Amino acid sequence: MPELPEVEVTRRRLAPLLVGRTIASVETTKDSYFFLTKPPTLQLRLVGRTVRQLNRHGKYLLAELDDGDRLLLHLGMTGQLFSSAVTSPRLFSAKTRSSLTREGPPEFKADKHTHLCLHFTDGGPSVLFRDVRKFGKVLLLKSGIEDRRLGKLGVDALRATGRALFAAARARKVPIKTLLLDQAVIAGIGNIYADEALFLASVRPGRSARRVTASECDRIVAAAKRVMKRSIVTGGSSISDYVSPDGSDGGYQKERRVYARKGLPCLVCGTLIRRVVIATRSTHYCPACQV
DNA sequence: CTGTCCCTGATT
DNA sequence: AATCAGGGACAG
Repeated sequence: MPELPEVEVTRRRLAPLLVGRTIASVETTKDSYFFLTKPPTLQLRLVGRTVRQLNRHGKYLLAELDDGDRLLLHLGMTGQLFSSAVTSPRLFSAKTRSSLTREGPPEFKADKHTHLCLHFTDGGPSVLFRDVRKFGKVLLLKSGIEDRRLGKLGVDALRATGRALFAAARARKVPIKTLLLDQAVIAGIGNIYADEALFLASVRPGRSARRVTASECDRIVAAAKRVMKRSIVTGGSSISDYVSPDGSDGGYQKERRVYARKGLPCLVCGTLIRRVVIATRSTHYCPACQV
């Protein structure tokens, strides 16, 4: 489940593969709502373009092109962006691994879930966007055009402050976890890291946001940053669907303290971790440590 | 603000 | 065969 750390790891690994290279051709699967920009338009506008840089805001990736257009990429739930030249095939799932070439250096052969392939004029590795469930998005933004979904985003989680969270929390009576997941407040936090941050801050996910104090907001944001930075360093979390661009899975899943640990003892006090549903998302917390 | 839906694969 | 997973847009 790609959240900010997974998207940032993807950005770092993909940037050297994109920046400075010129797109020679574009291959896509058939049109679907995955393509906010239709495949023929993508072909028309991408071919011949050189990528200037690859940026990230929250869970969005933005490739800036030499004509000022920007290619917006969102991984959704199951999106994977990676090089066709796979360096660690053993870490792909068995099924995905079957799409690797047999002879020579491992290369990923586009399967039916590979919706976008960017090939480059230098003949080097291609960039592939694979997404089994198609919750991901591809959108080409014309130069100077702003996008509503980007405009709505709050401050990136790595730059967020407790003060900003507190300001939003005072006006809302939703559960604090719902607020953490609201990309318009803080961009980049998803279900896993929301649970982890609230655990580290000792705040129950279901508590009304307006009953969370300023110092608790400080703790929550600090914890969210800490846990996400740590996750970036270890290569991103990997529950089941996330694959780094080099084909490896992430290391952070070993570090989860509450997420998907229902019924297991709290690592701090031994109380059994509880699972509830908040904002239609599975939510995990320690009933003793978190108040 | 909450509920529904998009989609497919794994699990029950 | 039914249920679950959930990011985010949208309807109500």
